[in-house]
Amino acid sequence: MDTAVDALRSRGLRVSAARRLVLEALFTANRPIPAEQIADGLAGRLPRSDLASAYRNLETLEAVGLVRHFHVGHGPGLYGLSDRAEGEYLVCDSCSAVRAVAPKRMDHIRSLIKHEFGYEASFSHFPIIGLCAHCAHEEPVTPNAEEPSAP
Amino acid sequence: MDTAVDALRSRGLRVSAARRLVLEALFTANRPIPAEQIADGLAGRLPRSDLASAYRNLETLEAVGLVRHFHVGHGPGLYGLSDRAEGEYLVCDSCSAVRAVAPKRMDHIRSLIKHEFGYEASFSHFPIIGLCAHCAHEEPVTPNAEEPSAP
DNA sequence: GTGCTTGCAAACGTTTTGCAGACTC
DNA sequence: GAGTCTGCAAAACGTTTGCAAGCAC
Repeated sequence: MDTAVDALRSRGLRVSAARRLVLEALFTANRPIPAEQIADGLAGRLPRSDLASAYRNLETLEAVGLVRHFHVGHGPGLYGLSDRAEGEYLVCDSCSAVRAVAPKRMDHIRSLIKHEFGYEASFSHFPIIGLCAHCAHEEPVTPNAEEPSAP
Repeated sequence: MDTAVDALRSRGLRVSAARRLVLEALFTANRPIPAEQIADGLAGRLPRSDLASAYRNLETLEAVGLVRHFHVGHGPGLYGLSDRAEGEYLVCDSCSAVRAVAPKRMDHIRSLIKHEFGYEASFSHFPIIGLCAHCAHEEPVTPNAEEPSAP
């Protein structure tokens, strides 16, 4: 937290209450969260703040390198502290679970894509989407346009 | 086109002018396009139609299996005929070029992801994002927060 | 005191929804 | 004629922007 504040000041950026709150929310949540949760003050655990300001501050903090965000399918973007964000993501299409992995662990896959298609792939802003091990078991590939006993 | 119309009728769905127009636009464009281009009548090449209806019809046609759509970064979803859509996509983060590839060609990558992370990955709805071979050359990884001579 | 930052409100682009009237079967 | 589908308008959603007042420096 102090490090983050220093990083701001060293760039000539001001350390306002709203900005501090964004950082606190990200520290407290300890996992990527949408901007709206920050403005909501993590459902009451922190003071509320303005959503537009949250977005503006997230953008600023991202420019400074303190924050990163990525996108999960539809739904809002998820923001996290860059020192805790593990680099690249896999998201389950069914249960929405987000799994972060170190870029290293993706190197093999990335280089395969590079060889096959000439693409320099990155899964840090738009993750790999698929079914996690658990949901791949649960969902029997939808056999016949039948819905599997909905609640 | 006739096949598509038959597919609709066989499901008890009506073949309206608006619905026909969506199909024609997709046939004519011959590549994935946003709903707005369909409503625009491909910039004058076809009669215009209502955007909300275009979305509704795309949804219907997708449910029937005639149409598929996927997402490119931010920006609107892209819709195409499923018999022409090649299966999976790679999109360039820089020039936005969309490259379609047969699912087969992705099998190797998919199985690697399966082994590494237990995820059943799919790139047919949320493509692989990265830099295409061309743009990977152009962009020298942004050396020092210097902008490369903008126009 | 300067001017970056805030909070509010209003706009944005994409997509969805409500509804009376039109059209397909 | 019954019921699906249309077109228009309005709303929903996440995000951005304009602006006067407020605050960090």
